[in-house]
Amino acid sequence: MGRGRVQLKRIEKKINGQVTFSKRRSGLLKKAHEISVLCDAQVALMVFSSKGKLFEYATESCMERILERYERNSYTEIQCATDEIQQNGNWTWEHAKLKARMETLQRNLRHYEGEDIQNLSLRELQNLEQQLDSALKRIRSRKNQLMLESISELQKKDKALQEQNNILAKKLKEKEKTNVEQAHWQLNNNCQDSSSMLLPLNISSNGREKEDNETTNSGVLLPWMIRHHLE
Amino acid sequence: MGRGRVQLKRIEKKINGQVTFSKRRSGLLKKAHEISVLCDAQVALMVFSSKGKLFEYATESCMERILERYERNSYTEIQCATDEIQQNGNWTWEHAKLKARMETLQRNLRHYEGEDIQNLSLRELQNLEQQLDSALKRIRSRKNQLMLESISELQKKDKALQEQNNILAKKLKEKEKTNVEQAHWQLNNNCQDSSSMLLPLNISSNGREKEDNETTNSGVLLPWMIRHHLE
DNA sequence: ATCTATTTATAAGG
DNA sequence: TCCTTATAAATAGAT
Repeated sequence: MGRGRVQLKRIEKKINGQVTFSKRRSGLLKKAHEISVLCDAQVALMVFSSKGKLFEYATESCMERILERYERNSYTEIQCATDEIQQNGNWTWEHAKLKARMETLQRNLRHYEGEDIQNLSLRELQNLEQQLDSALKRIRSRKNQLMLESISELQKKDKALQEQNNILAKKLKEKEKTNVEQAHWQLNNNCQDSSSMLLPLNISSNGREKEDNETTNSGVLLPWMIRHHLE
Repeated sequence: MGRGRVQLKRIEKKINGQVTFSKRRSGLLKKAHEISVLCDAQVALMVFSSKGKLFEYATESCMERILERYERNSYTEIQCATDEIQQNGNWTWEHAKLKARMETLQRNLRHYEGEDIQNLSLRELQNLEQQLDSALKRIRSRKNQLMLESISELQKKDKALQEQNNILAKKLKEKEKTNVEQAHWQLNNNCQDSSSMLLPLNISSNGREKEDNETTNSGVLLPWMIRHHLE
C-alpha cells in the first residue's frame, strides 16, 4: 500500500525503517483495536522496536488479565500440579524458593546473553566461554543439518517438477501437431477459422513464471521456518 | 476497506461477525509479521475470539521469550504487586505463573546450552546462533580485558618487589660488611663464637626463591580470579 | 508532519 | 471456507 510494492525483508536504511516502523506500528495497533471492538475479541499486542522500546495494546487496557488468560491456556497442567501443593500447605516457603531459583535462572540467562558480565571472575568467564562455544557448535551443526535436508528436499521436488514439465511439454507438442494437421485438413476443405489455433503458447521457464514463484515464496512459510511439533 | 464504510462498533449479526473476525484476524497476523520482518521488531500478538478460541502470533514463533521480555519490562510493578497479592491470598495463581515462567526460563537456558534444539526451526536456530555469537564476543572481550589488567598489575608488583629486593640486598651487604669488620675486631681480641655469622646467605633471584613463588601463586587467588563485588 | 499515488485489506455477495 | 469485485484504508515515497 504505497507508491511501490514492498518486499517482505528487513529494511536496511535506518531512517527509512524508523518511519516505516512508526507508521506500521500505529496501523497495527489501530487494527488490533478495531478487531477487538468489531468482533468482541480480546486482544493483546506487544511490539518491541529494534532498539528495544516497547509499544503495547490490550483490550480494555488490561494486559495482565489477557496474559493470564494466555498462560492459563498454555499451562493447565502446571495449574493442576500447583493445586496439590496448595493442600500441603507450606506456601510462603515454596514461593520464596521458587522466586529465588527464578532469579538465579534469570541471572544465568543474562550471562548467556553476554550481559551483566562485569562482575564475573576470569574463571567464570572462561567457563561461560567454553559453554557457549560448545553450544554454538551444536547449534550450528543442527542448523547445517536442517539446511542440508531442506536443500535435498528442494532438489527432489525440483527434479520431479522438471520431469512433469517435460511430460507436459511433450504432450503439448503432440497436441499442437494434431492441431496443425487438423488445420491443414480444414484448410484443404474449407479455408477458414483456424488462425487462433496457431498462436504461440508459453510453457514453463519464461519470465512470468519466475515472477510468480517469487510472490509465492514470499508469502508461504517453508517447512523449516516452522517449529517442528514432534514433542 | 470494502464496499461500505464501517462503523467502529460491535457487529451484532452473528454470521457476519464471524466472517469479519476471520478476515481481520488473518490481516492482523499478517501485518504483525510484516512489521516484525520489515522493521526487525519483536512482536507478540494474542487474539481471543468472542467464543474464547485463541489465535496467536509471535516473532520467531517464540512467544515465551517475548512474554518473558515483556514481564522483565514490567518487572518492578509485578514485584510490588506480588507483595499485595501475598496479603490478599490468591496464591495459587501467582505460584502457577511463577512456575510457568520458570519453565520458560529453563527451556531458554537449555537452548543457550545447545540442548533440546531438535525441535527448533531454522529461523530460531539462526537467532540463537547470532545471540550466542555476540554473547561470546562480549565475554571474550571482557575476559581479555581482565587478563590484560592482571598482567599489567603483576608486572607492576614484580617491579616493586624487584626494587625492594635490591634494597634489601644492599642493606644485607652493608650488614655483612659490618659483621666482617666486627668479626675481624673480635678475632683480633678474642678468637671465638663467630662461626655462624659467616655462613653463606641466600638472597633474591636464585633457584630456591623461584620455587617459593610458584607454590605461593598456586595457592592464592589472583585478583581476577575472584568475582568483583561492585554491585 | 503532510500529501498523494498506489497497493492492500476487506465488505458484500455467491 | 474460498472466490470475486468494488471500494475503503493503509502506507511508501516524496516534500
